[in-house]
Order: sequence, then structure tokens, then C-alpha cells
Amino acid sequence: MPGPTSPPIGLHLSRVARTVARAFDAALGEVGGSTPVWLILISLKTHRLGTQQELADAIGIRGATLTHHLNSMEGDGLVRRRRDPGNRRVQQVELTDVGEKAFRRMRGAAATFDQRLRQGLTEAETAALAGLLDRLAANIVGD
Amino acid sequence: MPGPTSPPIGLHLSRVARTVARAFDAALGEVGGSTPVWLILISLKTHRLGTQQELADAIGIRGATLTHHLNSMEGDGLVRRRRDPGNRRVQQVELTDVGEKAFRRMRGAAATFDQRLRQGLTEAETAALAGLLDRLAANIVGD
DNA sequence: TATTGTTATACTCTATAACTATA
DNA sequence: TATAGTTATAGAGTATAACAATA
Repeated sequence: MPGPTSPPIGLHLSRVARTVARAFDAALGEVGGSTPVWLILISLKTHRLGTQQELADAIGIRGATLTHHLNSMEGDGLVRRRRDPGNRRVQQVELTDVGEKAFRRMRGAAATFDQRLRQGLTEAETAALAGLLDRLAANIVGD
Repeated sequence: MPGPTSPPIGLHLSRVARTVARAFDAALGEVGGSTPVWLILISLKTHRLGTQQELADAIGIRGATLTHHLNSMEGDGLVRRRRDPGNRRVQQVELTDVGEKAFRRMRGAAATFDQRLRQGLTEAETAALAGLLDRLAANIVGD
């Protein structure tokens, strides 16, 4: 017996995520960032990725969309692209010094935001939330 | 003592929400809907809203953005707008029969999606997730 | 003057399709 | 031919600013 139906968790998640995403984007904006740029910077810093396609997949966008962002990031001096001498089809994306500084600024803003976001939540509660979110995601990607 | 730092919950939420939001939008798309249209239809059905501004606020968009959506929804025959005779500045937005049917289709798609999303979660876990999400949202809107 | 909503315009993020360069 | 990435173009969703109509 499933019991009384709860309000749709999808709608609930969607509303909260919207609110949080906007506030987060505003927080990044205050240090000159944005969500996609932040996701790209994090990926560049944490993984050592081979191709741009892998980078795009890691973020969940198309290759052409990544090119678009990298173009503007390169225009802003955050990254540098160089052809791999061993395979000149491949572009190697590197952070410049300016990019490193931008990364640190955004990391700071993200950390401050996260503290605010998890105010009043214990470590256990945060972990429980993370686990539940993972299970939702698994239900989506799984089938 | 805060203990070992967990990975940022904001980033985690953002990634899961992205994945879920895209899949949800695709599910709505299969019945001719989209997220903003769905949010507008739900608001029209559940609250009895006075002005468009209240509707926009309920959804979290600007008045001009709502006008944009209502224009296309009216073009598709989903809604009808009529000036309030008592205050002709106010537009009263009503669902047409076509809009009612579209609402039911989207509601069905949303319910199916939600079942899939909460697969394997007990009622208690879903409620716990909803509660935690509310607390995150409160941390954002609160200050 | 203040309120309600619309119009005009533009920005961001995303995508697909066609293309270039390289393998 | 296949692969890596770019260019060209477009569409969805959002926003701000200026405006019209009404109060």
C-alpha cells in the first residue's frame, strides 16, 4: 500500500533547484563568473582530460556548445588552446594565470555560497541529501 | 568540530537538477509541453490568481517574460486573456478547453516521470528529501 | 502619479548541420 | 573514411527599458 501520494518530488526539486541555481549564478556573477564557466574550470582543474569532447561530456553539453564557451573564455584570457603535436586534431585546453585567479575567485564564492546553503544542516543530513540526489539521478540515467 | 568537508552540496544539487530538469523537459516535450508552460498551467489550475504579476511571481519570472509565454500559449489556443471589467488594467487569464486537455496530458507525463524518479525511494525517504530541499531553499530566500 | 501589462530589443545557454583539418 | 573541433545559424528562456492604457 503506497499510502497518501506526496506532492511530486520532480516539481519540488525543480523549484528548489531553480531558486538555488539562480542564487548561485548571481554569486558567481559577483566575481565575474557564470555557471558554465565554473563547470568548465572545475573540470579542467580536477580531471586531466584528453579531448574537448571528453570535457563536454563531463559537463553535459555538446562539443559545439563547449567551443562557444571556450571562445569567450579565451577572449577573456582565462584559457589557452594549443594543438597537440602528436595529434593535431586535438586541442589541449590550459588555464592561464588569469584563469587560475578566476578559478580561485569562483571557488571562494562557491564555498561561501555552499556554507550559506547548508546552514543548519548536519554533516549527516547533507550526506543523506547527497545520497538521495544520487538515487534520483540514477533513476533518470539508468533507464 | 565540523568534521571532514563533504563535496559542495550546491554543485551536487546543480548537477542532479540539470540532469533531472532536462529529462523532465524531454518528457513534457513528448506531449507538446515545456517546463515554463507546465509551471504556468499548474499555477492557473491550483491558485486562483488575480493579476499576471502574481502569476509571474509564483513562477519566479518577470512580468515581461510571462507575457512572452502567454502570447505563445494564446497563439496555441491554450489560454484566453480578458480584461477585468472592474479594473481594465488587469488581464484575467483562463484556460481554454484545449488548455485543459494540454494540462491533463502534461500532468500525466509529469506523474509518469515522477514515478520513475522516485523508484526505490520509500515515502519516508521522499518526504525527507522534500524537507531537506525546503531547508536549502529557506537558506537562500531567507537571507 | 502609480499600477498593469505589452512591446522592442538583447543576452545567455543550448542545439543541429555543414564544414575544415587531420588522421 | 573517421575523428576532433569550429563555424554558421537558430531556438528557447530570460531580462531590462520604454511605452500605453487605466486608475
